[in-house]
Amino acid sequence: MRNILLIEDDISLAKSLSGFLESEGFSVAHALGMTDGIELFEKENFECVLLDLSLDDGNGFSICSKIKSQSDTPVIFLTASADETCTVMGFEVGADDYIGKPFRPRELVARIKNAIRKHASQPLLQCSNVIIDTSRGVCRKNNREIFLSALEYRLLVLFFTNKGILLSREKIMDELWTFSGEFVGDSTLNVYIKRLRDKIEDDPANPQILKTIRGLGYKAVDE
Amino acid sequence: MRNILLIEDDISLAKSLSGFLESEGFSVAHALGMTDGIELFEKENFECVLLDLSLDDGNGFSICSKIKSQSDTPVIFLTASADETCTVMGFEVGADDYIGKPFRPRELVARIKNAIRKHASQPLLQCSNVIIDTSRGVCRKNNREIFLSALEYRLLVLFFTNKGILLSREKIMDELWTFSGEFVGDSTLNVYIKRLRDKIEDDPANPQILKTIRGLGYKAVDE
DNA sequence: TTCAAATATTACAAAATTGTAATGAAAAAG
DNA sequence: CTTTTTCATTACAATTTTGTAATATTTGAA
Repeated sequence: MRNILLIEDDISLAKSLSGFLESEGFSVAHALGMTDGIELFEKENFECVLLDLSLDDGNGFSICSKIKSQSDTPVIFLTASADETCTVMGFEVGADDYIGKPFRPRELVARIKNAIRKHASQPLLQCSNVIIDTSRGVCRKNNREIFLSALEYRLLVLFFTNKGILLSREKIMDELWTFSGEFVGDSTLNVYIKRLRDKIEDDPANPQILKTIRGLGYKAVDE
Repeated sequence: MRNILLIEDDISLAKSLSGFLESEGFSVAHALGMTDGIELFEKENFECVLLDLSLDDGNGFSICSKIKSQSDTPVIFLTASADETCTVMGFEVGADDYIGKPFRPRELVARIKNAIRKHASQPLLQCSNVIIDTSRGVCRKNNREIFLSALEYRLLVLFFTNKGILLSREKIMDELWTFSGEFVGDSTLNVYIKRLRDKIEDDPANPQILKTIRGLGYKAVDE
């Protein structure tokens, strides 16, 4: 998870970038050129592709087209040639973002997360044996429907669209309880988590899906 | 359409930007500050918001949060202070992109189009001024959230995914009330239609969205 | 270990949802 | 025009949801 494909022919740059991204919690696969890149892309599942524009054996534009023609995985150009024409061209071949050197590390991470988050909104959300069919507004566990209240549903959708990502209590409260101007006590969330677990977990006392990250928040994990 | 909201307190910059964007086929509404901006945003439907970071009567971050809390309209920061912390902060409050000065016009257009395109491909169901964001499980009317109960939500999703198509009472009942093995009386549907109309129609007595096709069923129409 | 903080669990009242039945109103058929 | 059918509207009780507070448990730190 948080699996990223980096296609970059400058080895030392690739090394330092990988190192940094891994320290930020991503796992990075590195390809040196177009051929490797496509091959890797088709073999594994990535949440985002970072793409250098100029490669020895092809250019970034064509890789991007190819990737976009077969999937929706976000593609971010990451390149020295940040001139305007290239940037426009990048977006034209379907890029999700285009970042010129010098990279500012925290910004880079913010943009990667942004791209991944945007991409996450798909019609079927799955986590272990629980599936939300957002095109019907229905939740199923082992193909058996479970009835969730409006807020329970929204909470679970929030978790599943951010599968594997830690959500702070504050962020969750913000997402769920801003519709009415009213403020809602902090303990409410504990109770909602409990109610969701009772409905979706095999053993609610030992949650395998909705994990508590003590002091930080919660996250949904797949197995 | 291609309607853009520009929130910028530098009048001369705003003028030249508007002019340029209009020459590119956008139609631009301009607000000078936070108050104006929010007001305009809630009144009209925009495809994208361009936001200056520093305003006289508030800062861009809080506007962005506010906008994002009530809709998914893309927000792009457009600002002189392109330092990294601000950029990261921008993404944290939900921005879709962050562009530092100097703006390169064609890149700006490319990024705006990119944001609009990404947004358009999101799982949004729309009918007239009512939008269901299935990726959040939320329904909005004129950008203001309306709370639907679990079954109301599912009924409306059913209608919106079949926009323009007639749904027989029988089909609707089958779709909605099969989760529990129980049977539900026929008049129940009348009541649910009424409740939905009360929530989503401008004039519930003269429904413009949920139409009755006497003897056959109902359908959702887009004016 | 002991303590404090964070989270889990339980129980409860207010509010909202849900389904039904009764009554009204509108449209089509005779 | 009258009747019949269909849908709209209202009112109502049973149930569920919702948020809170009180209590228990767990966790990590001292």
